[in-house]
Amino acid sequence: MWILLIEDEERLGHSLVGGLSEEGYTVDWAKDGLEGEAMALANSYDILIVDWRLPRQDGKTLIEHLRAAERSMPILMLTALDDIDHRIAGLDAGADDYLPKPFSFEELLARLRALLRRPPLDVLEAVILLGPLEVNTKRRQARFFEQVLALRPKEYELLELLARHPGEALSRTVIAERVWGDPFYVTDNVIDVTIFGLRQKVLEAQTHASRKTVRITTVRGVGYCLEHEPDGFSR
Amino acid sequence: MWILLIEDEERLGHSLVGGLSEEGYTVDWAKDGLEGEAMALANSYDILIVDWRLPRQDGKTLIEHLRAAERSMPILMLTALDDIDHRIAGLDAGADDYLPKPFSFEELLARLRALLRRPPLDVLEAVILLGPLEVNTKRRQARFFEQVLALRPKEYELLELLARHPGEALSRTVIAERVWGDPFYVTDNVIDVTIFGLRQKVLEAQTHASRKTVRITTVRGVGYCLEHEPDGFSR
DNA sequence: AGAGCACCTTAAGAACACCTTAAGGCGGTC
DNA sequence: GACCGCCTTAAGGTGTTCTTAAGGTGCTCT
Repeated sequence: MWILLIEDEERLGHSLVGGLSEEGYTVDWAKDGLEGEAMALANSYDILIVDWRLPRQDGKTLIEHLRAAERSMPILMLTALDDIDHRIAGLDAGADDYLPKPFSFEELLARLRALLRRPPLDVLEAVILLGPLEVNTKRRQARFFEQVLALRPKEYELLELLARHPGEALSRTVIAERVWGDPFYVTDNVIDVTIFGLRQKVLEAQTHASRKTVRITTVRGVGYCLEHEPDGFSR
Repeated sequence: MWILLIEDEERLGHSLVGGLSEEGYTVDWAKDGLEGEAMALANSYDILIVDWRLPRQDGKTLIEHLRAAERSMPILMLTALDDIDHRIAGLDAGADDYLPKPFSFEELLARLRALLRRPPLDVLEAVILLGPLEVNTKRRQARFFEQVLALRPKEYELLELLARHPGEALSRTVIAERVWGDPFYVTDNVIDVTIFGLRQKVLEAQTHASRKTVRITTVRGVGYCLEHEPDGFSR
């Protein structure tokens, strides 16, 4: 396994290279954002560990460049900040996971293992098809019976999450975590209102259809669930 | 599973109680160190979640007191501090694990499962099949002879519990704990009424079947039991 | 056989969860 | 700096679900 570590702090970098090598990884070490980008583009690493704060070019920009260049290797972001906003920004930019500093070496290893086990981004369905519903995750656009749904950002994210787990009840907490990036400080009502808007748009697009093939059901006491009836199939 | 949460932040506490309840845990919430200590000493919780920084008495002191009083339940410590030293101090005081804030809800659940030595979610069967009865735990929906049973939340939980232990008599105490999250303050009558509703719906769905293949029997003096006859088996 | 007990069945009030609407605030854009 | 769209909050309405209570039924043990 070939790792690129992009980290400017000398001591941390040194010990990480040492520790990861002992674990059997091959580690390259770039000490600033531009050097890191060049190395990441030039070689096909299995995984990147990127500090958020870097000289010459910050981690977020670097990740955005890589993703724009269609590099899909998993990226673990190191953030020294206690600030959830930065993590979300990082995940939005295309990082796959984050690790707040300071962390234990065991934690780092666990995250690396998790990311390397995960299928690469381009294996994740780019377009989710559920009967007449089509969610294009790259364009962040949903279509229903050929018409584009005019979804607001939060509505889209919610729909994508539900569509990735069809027929599965998702709890409000999980929804808050995945859509808002914060499992705790999101009140239920926010989710309810967003669901309401989403439902309206889905139903509206479906008014002309003979049968409701996709619907968002409420699972009382738990959360919501996107149900999808394949055309007259039985299982 | 009975959890004591000791946390002073109102909102975080609120959402933790909510989220953990959704996951089927029973949660008591103490808002400062002294109240938490009193509650922990008075009851036998399965696990404690303790904030490091608390009014009136900090988490470390609380943990030391509990361990001095021979209370050995697992303790998960929440630390807002980026400082590894505090984590180590907490572990020295007798905590079993720590979780740095901010954390994701999934992380919290994973730690709880680890401490409670529960099997990870993916080991539990997602769909329980008992002849014509099918319990889909992801969707929280039960089917019988292909028809969906319109179960209320408590009815569903009860059925899932029974279906996980077919042919096994489950006592009212166990049922109260798993379904209501409270082994003590649930009167028998509540359980009886819920069983009644469940039975009715199961029987109704079974009226057309030639033989009753699944039935909920009463075990006098103990509780209830879901019996399932695979193929003309009698006892 | 009779008393006592455990469980069944029904109905109704209270509590709860969710839906729906509207308005305020925040951030981005022109 | 004004506008616009989106997110969030709040509050009232609605339907469902839980719990309680009370009377009935049928075991079980003396």
